[in-house]
Amino acid sequence: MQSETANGPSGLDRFDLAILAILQRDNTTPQRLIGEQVHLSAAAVHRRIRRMEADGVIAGNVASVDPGRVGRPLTIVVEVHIESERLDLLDGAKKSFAEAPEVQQCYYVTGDADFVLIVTVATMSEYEALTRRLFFQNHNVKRFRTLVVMDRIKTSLAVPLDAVG
Amino acid sequence: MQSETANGPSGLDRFDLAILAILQRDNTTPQRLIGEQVHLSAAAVHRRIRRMEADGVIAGNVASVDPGRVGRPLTIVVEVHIESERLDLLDGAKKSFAEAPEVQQCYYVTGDADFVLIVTVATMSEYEALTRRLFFQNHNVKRFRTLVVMDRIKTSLAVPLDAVG
DNA sequence: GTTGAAAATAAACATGG
DNA sequence: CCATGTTTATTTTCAAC
Repeated sequence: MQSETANGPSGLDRFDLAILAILQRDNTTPQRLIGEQVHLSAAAVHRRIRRMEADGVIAGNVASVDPGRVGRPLTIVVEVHIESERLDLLDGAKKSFAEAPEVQQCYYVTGDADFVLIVTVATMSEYEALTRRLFFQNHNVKRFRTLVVMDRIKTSLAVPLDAVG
Repeated sequence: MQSETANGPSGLDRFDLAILAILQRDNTTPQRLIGEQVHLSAAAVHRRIRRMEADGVIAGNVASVDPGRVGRPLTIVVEVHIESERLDLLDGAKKSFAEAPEVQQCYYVTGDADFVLIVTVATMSEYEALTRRLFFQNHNVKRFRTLVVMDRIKTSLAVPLDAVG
């Protein structure tokens, strides 16, 4: 028999998960309303949120801005293939990708490709300039494949919170 | 000569952009502090934020949760190739991808591939189950390529706000 | 931009598991 | 001892001017 609020391996009980589910949708929800929904006092909700922030479960609290509305209508997915997986070269590439503001997201992946980047730019020529900086200038980049996004069907950071082990 | 706060095509002046830059990093920043940084009163900041929310420039306010800390240590990039671009079939695929909670992000792209998905799962067998549901079950999916993420180098929704046309 | 009321956040305290 | 709820203080949000 398992207690109703038993902690999973992550140290989160079902109250924490319920709170997270709400904050992932709207982190401006007052603690009082969250409390009503999860059946805790506002103070308890407050303490749990602070703890999860301190623990890094909540990595940040951010406004999500529509790129198209701030002059960056183009989203591009880039698959980058590198020559050598030498650690120093790899780290150099990671660093240069991470530092580029046009690069929203960067993943180092197994399989065919080596990196997958999600890039936001104003124009194709801005993208071209970015490729020069990030790829042509880096001799460790063997090739890259450009996938222009026609439709951003789903763009969120939300993580499913049901069925947490 | 252009006024210092001239609106770009998006209707945002440099104050709005400065506010957005802050909110993209931390949307819990008090309006009073934002005001100090951008040299506006807290009330002016408040009104601008509300307007940008109403206009959809700010699409949402969310807590960013670390997937690894809530039982989903695996991130996977999936490239999906479809058979037919018939509109009804395409829409069906889009809908099924968007509705799956494991799918954080879904992009419809030009070029070689047709869709790029960013998926978060607890285990490989959960991913396998997802592929059965989303890909094998959908006869319009020709093939898909799985890229397992080894390192999430950068994962944000932040949009660069300098040099806005 | 300033002021003032309403509301939310955050701390302090006492209590039960 | 840790987490909860209640109370109190502080800070922030938000509307009016």
